[in-house]
Amino acid sequence: MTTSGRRLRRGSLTPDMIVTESLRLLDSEGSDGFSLPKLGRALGADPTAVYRHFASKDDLVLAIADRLIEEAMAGLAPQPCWLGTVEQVVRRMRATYLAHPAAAALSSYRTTQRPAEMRIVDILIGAVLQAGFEGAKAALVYRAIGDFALAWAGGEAALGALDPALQQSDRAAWTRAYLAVDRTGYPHIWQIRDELAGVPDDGIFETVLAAIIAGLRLQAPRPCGCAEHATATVAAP
Amino acid sequence: MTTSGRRLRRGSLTPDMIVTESLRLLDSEGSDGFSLPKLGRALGADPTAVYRHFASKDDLVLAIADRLIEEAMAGLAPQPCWLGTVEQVVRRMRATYLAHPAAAALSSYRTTQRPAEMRIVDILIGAVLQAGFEGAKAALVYRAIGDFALAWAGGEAALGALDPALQQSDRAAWTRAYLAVDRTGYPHIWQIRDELAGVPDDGIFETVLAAIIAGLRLQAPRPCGCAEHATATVAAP
DNA sequence: AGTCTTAGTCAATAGCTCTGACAAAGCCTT
DNA sequence: AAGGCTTTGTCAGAGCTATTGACTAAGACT
Repeated sequence: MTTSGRRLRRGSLTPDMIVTESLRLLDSEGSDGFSLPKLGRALGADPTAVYRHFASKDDLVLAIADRLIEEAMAGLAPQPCWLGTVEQVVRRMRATYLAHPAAAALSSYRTTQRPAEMRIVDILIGAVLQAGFEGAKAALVYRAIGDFALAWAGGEAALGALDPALQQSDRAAWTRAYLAVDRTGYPHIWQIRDELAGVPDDGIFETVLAAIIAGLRLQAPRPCGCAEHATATVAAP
Repeated sequence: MTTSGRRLRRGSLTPDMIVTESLRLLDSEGSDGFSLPKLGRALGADPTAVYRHFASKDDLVLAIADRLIEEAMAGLAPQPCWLGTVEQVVRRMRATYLAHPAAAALSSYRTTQRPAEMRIVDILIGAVLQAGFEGAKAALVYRAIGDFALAWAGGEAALGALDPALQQSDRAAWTRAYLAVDRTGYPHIWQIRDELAGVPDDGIFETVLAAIIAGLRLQAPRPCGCAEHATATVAAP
């Protein structure tokens, strides 16, 4: 903020402030606008000032990762139905990563082992145990859910973090490529070429999530009995 | 290969060779070992020689992305059962990305619109249509499957592309964190703390894939009748 | 043979991460 | 209150990066 002036006073920079400003920078300028020199200048300090608080850029990225997890998990509470808990965790993760795509793209595949991360792990495992999974099977199902949430949210964030111009041209190219597709070479694409361009991201996500939820429910020793999730299991007459 | 010597002869570099050498470099040295200067030197040429064949690094990355898709799709053929086709596509994608993690991490979220990509899209849509989905719903389900394959394979690749030392310490830290977890603070983690460290990556993937396959089958107007996938749908007596 | 395009080379710019030396700010002790 | 110590902000710089423009020679074409 304060652009030039003299030397900053001693307590001027704190790790918390630096992480906050990093997020602000990443949100407004994208991944390219995020470098330690730029960050220092944005804080009104020397380009190398951040190194007094974080040993390396990677260190800072880890702190950013933890901030994102904290943001995603603020106020998270287990639901009565374990599938509801799973849905909530995955949706929150996605929402946070979509809100900070550049930051998420940088940090989504890092683990921090800080309290926020531990707490969400505990909540997810709680849901899995509630479903009746036990021991190694419970561990496996937890990892499946957690890794899916991370992979999906991270993937969408990575897309959203691309240069907007490039994103635009990518989308446009798909539309063009679909509509002009050769009927004999790609008959199936041709068949739904008009529908392909307009598929909404939220719908895609909900489709995958619904499929996974339904699949988990089938496998669970104690599937939930709530009305919302019961519809999926259709039994033969 | 040829380290120094004089000026290279005229046809010495081709886009194909450059992509091949890029993959080799990425596989052996990781993302950090991949820069255009290094690539040029690895080819026995000038550090800037690659710019005669690719307009930018991004251009080269797109070519690498296409090479990966080609590799993943070599010999791919639709299966009799549409769920089998879906499984095959997702598994191949993952296998290729795991074999080239650094290259995949660079390129997995880019689309190339080249024939290899179009062909796999057509095959997936064919499977979705075979399942009885139509119009906008077919487009939605195709996107769900395709995006999932990309997100998952890309995510695992991104993890695998991290500095191996860092990967190791990450895994070790989790093991330690799990085993030493506070029983009252994180009761669910505590309950399966011994199982958590040993969950195999392949198992996690197969669990998620199985859940999605089962969920898709439930939604499909024409679920497959083959023995392999029938087990999931348990009807009431 | 002579011309033209172009692939490979070279030099240079601007930016990056990160390091080591330096200086001032504020704490702590006496 | 004075002196000393640690810390934190600053500065200069090494070595890397992507990319550009000028130069040069190799080979295709007339």
